[in-house]
Amino acid sequence: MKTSSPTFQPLYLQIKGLVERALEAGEWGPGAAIPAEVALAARFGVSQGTVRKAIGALADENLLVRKQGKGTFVATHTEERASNFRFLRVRRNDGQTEYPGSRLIDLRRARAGAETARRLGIRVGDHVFVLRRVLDLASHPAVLDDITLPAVLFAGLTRARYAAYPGSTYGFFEQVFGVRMLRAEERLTAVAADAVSAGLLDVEPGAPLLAVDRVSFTYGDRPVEVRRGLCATRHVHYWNALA
Amino acid sequence: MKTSSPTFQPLYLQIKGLVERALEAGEWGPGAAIPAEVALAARFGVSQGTVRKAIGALADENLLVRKQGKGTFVATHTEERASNFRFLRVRRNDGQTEYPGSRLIDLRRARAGAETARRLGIRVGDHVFVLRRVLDLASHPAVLDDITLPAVLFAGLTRARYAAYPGSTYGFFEQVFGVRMLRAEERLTAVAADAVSAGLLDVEPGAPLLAVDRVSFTYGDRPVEVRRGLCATRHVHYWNALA
DNA sequence: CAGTGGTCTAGACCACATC
DNA sequence: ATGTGGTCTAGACCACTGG
Repeated sequence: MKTSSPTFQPLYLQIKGLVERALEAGEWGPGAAIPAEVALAARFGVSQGTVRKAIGALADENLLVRKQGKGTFVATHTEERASNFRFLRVRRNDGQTEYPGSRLIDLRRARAGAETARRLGIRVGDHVFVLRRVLDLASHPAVLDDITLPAVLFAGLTRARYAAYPGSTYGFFEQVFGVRMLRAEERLTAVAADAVSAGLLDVEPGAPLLAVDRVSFTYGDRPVEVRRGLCATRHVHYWNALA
Repeated sequence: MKTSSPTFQPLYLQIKGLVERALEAGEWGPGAAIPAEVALAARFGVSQGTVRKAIGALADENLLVRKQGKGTFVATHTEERASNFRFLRVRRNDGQTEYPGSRLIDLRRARAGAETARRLGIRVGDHVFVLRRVLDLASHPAVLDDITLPAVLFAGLTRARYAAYPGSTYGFFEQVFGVRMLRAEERLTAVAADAVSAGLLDVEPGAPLLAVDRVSFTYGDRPVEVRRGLCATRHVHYWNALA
């Protein structure tokens, strides 16, 4: 079953698209096992090898996780304790691996300004949630996050529900609101601490801070989170690998 | 030709290792084409599919570059004009793609201190080169780089030769000294500009700067460059993708 | 045209996890 | 023992490049 045309697209990419759509439609929930390769091959009428390539591509994009002998599973932000460092680039300088504690400072409804609306792909004036929190690492306040979310996707978000959730924030979003963060883009700059940030991060006003501006995307590359993190880099740093 | 053992290693990984060693030995120079897959398959006594997997893994690590219809080539830092942004994460805020101009400030021989020696895997007191330069972007000084190199690997490095080379620094290292940078690790922090940095970057002393500490690795994960970049993030930022 | 990498298949077998 | 993903093979054919 081949399709030849001027705009050639390999069969395995078509299969990949089908699996991707099934994932987006929620055919298999986060953490669940998808059907075995042979089963998918039968379902799509292609060979196992072709399904393998499609699944491999999705695994490379961290949408799926393969586990030899067990199956292939829908990636999840919960129980990702190990690979969760994927979206957490702030590490302790002493090399110890520690998950930051999170203190919720504020959560309020607001309306999107021009810049936020543009980055989130919503209209100016649309409702958003703005969540402010402080992450603690190495017994010090390390990051002040301001997280902006389109209200329509996070209906029912409250301080209590946020505080009650035990896992990571993205695990919370995924499990409670069905919003899966798949990738993100960040811009880093250096800024001077203002009075409020300085107070929350326990530094002097004017102290240099690492500003991390993030936009996170879900299926279809739709932006669903805008976040600014201000990081006091005394006991921590932002880690990156260039491969 | 299979090898089964308690410490199981797939055949394609063994082939990958063999190709990697051939690359390190310089059997095919940077930019050159390696033998066709069928030829390599014959040489190693395996099927083409196994060679493909090995080469694919090396291509994923950016050691090789595949070009359909043409062949597979040894990756190079010269003529990498497009993918060279791999090691250049500082971008203009206005989105324009521009290659920074480079001004050599100083180049001198020195001896490795404890910290440098540790990070470069050399002995304290070993000779190193310390190269200071300023990168200009958007018509402003953007980055002040201090690059430390083990002298033994870069024998003959002079201001004149550095200045005379037209391409990227890593292209220079690769072409002139045969040192190929394959990957790098970076730690980012925010610092306050001292008098010298402020002068060179045209900012006020005490202004917040983005400090980028990089260690670059060549074959065998041997560290061969330590660099600190101080970045004034007025018209530029550090870009990163979390996938 | 010939040569290259890229796709797809069918089948055999291996390693791992679970029952 | 069974089912899963992982490896390996052999061969056919497709898409791209360049002479």
